[in-house]
Amino acid sequence: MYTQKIQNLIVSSLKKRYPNINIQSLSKDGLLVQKSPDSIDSDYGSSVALRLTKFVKKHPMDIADILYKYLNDTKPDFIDEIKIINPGYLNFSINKKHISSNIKTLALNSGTLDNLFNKKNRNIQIEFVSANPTGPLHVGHIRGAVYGSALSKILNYYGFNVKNEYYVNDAGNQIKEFGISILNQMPNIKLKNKINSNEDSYKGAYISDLAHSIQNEISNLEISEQEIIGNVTKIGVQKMLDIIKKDLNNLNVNFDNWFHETQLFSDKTLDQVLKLLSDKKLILKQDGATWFLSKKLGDERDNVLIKKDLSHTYFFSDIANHYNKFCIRKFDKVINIWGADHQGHIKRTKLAMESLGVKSENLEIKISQMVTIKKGSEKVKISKRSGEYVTLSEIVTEVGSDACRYFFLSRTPDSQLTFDIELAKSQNASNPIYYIQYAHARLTNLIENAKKLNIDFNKISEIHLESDKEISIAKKILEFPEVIEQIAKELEPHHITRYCLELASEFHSYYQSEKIIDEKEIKKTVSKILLSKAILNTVKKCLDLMMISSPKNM
RNA sequence: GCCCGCGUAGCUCAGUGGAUAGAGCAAUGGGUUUCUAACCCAUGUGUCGAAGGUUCGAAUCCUUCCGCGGGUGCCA
Repeated sequence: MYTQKIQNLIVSSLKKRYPNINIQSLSKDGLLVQKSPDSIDSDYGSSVALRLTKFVKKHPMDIADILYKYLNDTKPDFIDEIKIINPGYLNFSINKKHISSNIKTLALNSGTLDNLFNKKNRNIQIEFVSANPTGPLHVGHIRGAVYGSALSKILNYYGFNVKNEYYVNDAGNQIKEFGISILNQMPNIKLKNKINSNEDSYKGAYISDLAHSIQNEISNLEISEQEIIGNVTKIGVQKMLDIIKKDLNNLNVNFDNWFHETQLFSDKTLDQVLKLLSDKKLILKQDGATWFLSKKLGDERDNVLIKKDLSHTYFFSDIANHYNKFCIRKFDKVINIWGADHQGHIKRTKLAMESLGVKSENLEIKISQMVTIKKGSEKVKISKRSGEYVTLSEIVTEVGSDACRYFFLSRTPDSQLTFDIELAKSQNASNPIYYIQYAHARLTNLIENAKKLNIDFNKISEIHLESDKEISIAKKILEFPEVIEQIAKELEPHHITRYCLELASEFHSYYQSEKIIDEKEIKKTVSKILLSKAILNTVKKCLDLMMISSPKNM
């Protein structure tokens, strides 16, 4: 919470002394304050004087000296001391009483953490997972599922109005192939023209399971072959989606809406989009196909929307899907989380949306990189069609939702990761999540034990944090809003895993080094319990945001 | 070939202009008649893939190169 406050101080003194200097030109994101490294004897530092040397032809120490006078004159009470350090840093120490009083509020007013951020009055949709309903989710989908659900939760906490969506590709070739694959495993259904199952057909045990369970729901008589194929496919997709939903549920992932691609056909969104693009002279019929002229807009090549056989490409549906999000359902912002195999689609999708009048910055497409699977030293290939792959539910059952979520959440989505199944199974006791949960359980117990002292916390006027460890934990707790803010801005929730681990670590160390409940030292005990409560509330909030359970006993 | 991402400790990874580059795991040694030992304390390791450049300052930005993965379909 202090970073922003100090930032404001610096900005206002800059405006007074150097009114002509643009803050943005001093730092990319405009931020001029950062936490001091551990080795430095202060809490926050600013390199603003060093940065100013570009514009003010003076020694940075002299500039720091000038700014110091401005800052010191208006020094608010949360700052104890401002120091100038070589080669020109301005360093700030935070007042301990101010920290203590914040901790007290956090400990006693349970709503404090729930009301840290203002409502933003902005509707955001996050679309993630969106795997084709032609097979169960595999281990790679865990990443997108965890990333999307945690990000959604955090953005919502930050004050946005967020909706989660799963886009169901229930049209097109893959679905057709899926339906036929099921039909081919239904010996009771005899079709006049035997359908040739080709290399692209789906295999795997789940196909025959589906065939078996659908068999009874299909009547072979009275209806045409086309209808049989249609019905089997439809039921197959529905059953597959039920399985997918259940699997995601076990990972604590839920969606507000399941949007079906077929809706874009039935409500004529596709036609509408085609007309709009056509009006902009971005459509061309050539070689029997209908093209979107994306090259005109800066793409490497044009792209087909309607194929020679009159079927639609995925890209066409995708434009319509996004048109629906922005122009029909009126979301202010849409965040898509796509697998790395879709990164080639980003540019053309954005170009298409821009040509339909959507501002580029309102469509955020985040890529979650590949997960490669290892079983010990053996590499595992993922192939949905061959049916040879490790499923999401297999991993979640083996490793547990909590450990799974923490593991996948703790990496940035930008970098590929290797998931060793053997290691995940064997290592789950050393997964840092248990360390954090243990801190939560210890804290809960501690607070429970403290009730025996019958302290009336309403009568406490102020608390006194004394030891270095106490102050350090308190500062850590007060960093929480900044962590959330960073995640909301960068859309990268992995920062919370580290933060929470660090907080838990400081607590474990504190717990070991000092006795917290001491009946002979009630005054000190009160402060320590309040600090513990503040830690507990913060750890609990982190776990909730990660959608990981908070056990009271371990 | 071109486009996107990645390359940081033995392993898995944070850090993306700022101060002496950090965690977890693994390793070694110690710790509780005391609020939960799934804990704590101590000990080490780095050509930040390579080279050049920009800068007061580079793991971070730029250029080139090397390595790994993905994309480059009238597939999804």
